[in-house]
Amino acid sequence: MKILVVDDDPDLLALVAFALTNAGYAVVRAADAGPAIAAFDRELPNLVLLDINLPSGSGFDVCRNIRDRSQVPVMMLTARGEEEDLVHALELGADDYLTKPFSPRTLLARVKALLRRAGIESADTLTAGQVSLDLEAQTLAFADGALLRLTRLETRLLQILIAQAGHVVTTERLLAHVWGHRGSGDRQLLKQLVHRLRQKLERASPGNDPLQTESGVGYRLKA
Amino acid sequence: MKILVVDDDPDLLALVAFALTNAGYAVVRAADAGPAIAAFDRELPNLVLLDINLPSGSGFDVCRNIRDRSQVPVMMLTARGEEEDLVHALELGADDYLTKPFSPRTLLARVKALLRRAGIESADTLTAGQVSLDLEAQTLAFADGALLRLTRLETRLLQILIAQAGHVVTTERLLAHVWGHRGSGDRQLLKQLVHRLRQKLERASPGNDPLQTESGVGYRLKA
DNA sequence: CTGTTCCGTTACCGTCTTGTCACCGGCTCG
DNA sequence: CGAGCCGGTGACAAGACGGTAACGGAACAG
Repeated sequence: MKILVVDDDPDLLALVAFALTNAGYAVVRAADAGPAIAAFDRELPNLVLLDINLPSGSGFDVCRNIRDRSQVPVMMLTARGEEEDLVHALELGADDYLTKPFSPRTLLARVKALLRRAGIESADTLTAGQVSLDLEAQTLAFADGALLRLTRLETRLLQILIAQAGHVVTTERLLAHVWGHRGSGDRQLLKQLVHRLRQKLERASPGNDPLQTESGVGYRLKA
Repeated sequence: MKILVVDDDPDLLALVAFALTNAGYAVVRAADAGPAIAAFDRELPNLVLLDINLPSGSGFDVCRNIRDRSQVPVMMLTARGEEEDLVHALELGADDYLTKPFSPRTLLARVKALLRRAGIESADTLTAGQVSLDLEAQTLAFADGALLRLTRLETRLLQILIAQAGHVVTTERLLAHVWGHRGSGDRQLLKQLVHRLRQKLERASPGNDPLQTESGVGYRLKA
């Protein structure tokens, strides 16, 4: 279970990260809006803890940005007396909020509650259609029982495609998620990765390519 | 491993006790707050399963009372729709919760997870498949009666592998568990440890390597 | 002191993964 | 029609990774 924590206060960041790590969550940190978006695309966390006040821009932008592309639960962190901001955040799609200061126990309780509400029990497996991806074992299980071993990059590629099953995923987002760099024109890498993955899938279940090319846009996984 | 179960519903108590006993735990029962405290002091269980709603007083009091004098892991049992109580309980120091109704399998999984998290899994012996590990004696017993002396590191390695038998354990987790997270680059240590352990196992029971390599991920113990 | 055990370290090898280049065919647009 | 972009495919090589062997220091027993 991976949680992205966005806050510009290093002390708070450290405290929250410590509490969450202790509770068994994997924590990804970001201190500002830009890095937060980048980290989100790269890591695809299961939950986002988002401070409203950020150095550049505001948490609102980050929240809207994330909500545009994912249903991931978002919990806003607010200082006391920012109730109006709070309403705004909830309108933007935030799922819950927490008022500073808060105790680690409160944080954990709310995080757990939110995860449960979102129906996320296990981050280890993603399922879409006939395939089920085990992130930890790096394997892909087919409905007919076949099991396919994947490489690290193949796993990351399928992770985002399955998470967005049925919807097109932009070349940009794929590059950002799999390799971590944005913008640079490394499309050849993606071509090769898709090619190799298709070969593997073809061998495992012939005549049934679930990877659909959306020319000029990106790729899509058949739902 | 002793578990104290506190619930005023005799049926649920019987069910839970049956499931836990079957799984090899010793079970102590209590049906109300007073007896629960008494039983706790008398038996000093390794874990407490605690219903929030009790006839006299509430589970909160019992939880606080126990937490005042012990670090023992406490799991709360709640009925659906008691989320607020839940937060309260977690703030009081409960470590986990379970919403009724739950299946015995769920219960066991959560109990095991909680014990593991609390580091109490050191129940002296761990068993998986044909092998049984004695943590204190640092020995590994095979089903056919063979006994193998292990080194400290080998014991720690097998400890986590047996605890997760059948599931992949990441290289990272293995390094963290065996060596205590010294940097992250020390994979050669793990290679050597696995190699040496395999040699030992091969000598003890030839042609039957229970350590499976999951390339690019980690290792797995055959279940 | 001497031998043994444990284990960290370096080195080498074969295999798998992945980045890179080169080429092909289809499509679009001037 | 031809240039240019895009996606697909094959081939190659660097590098990562796992397995194995060997060396040597540290701790310890006799």
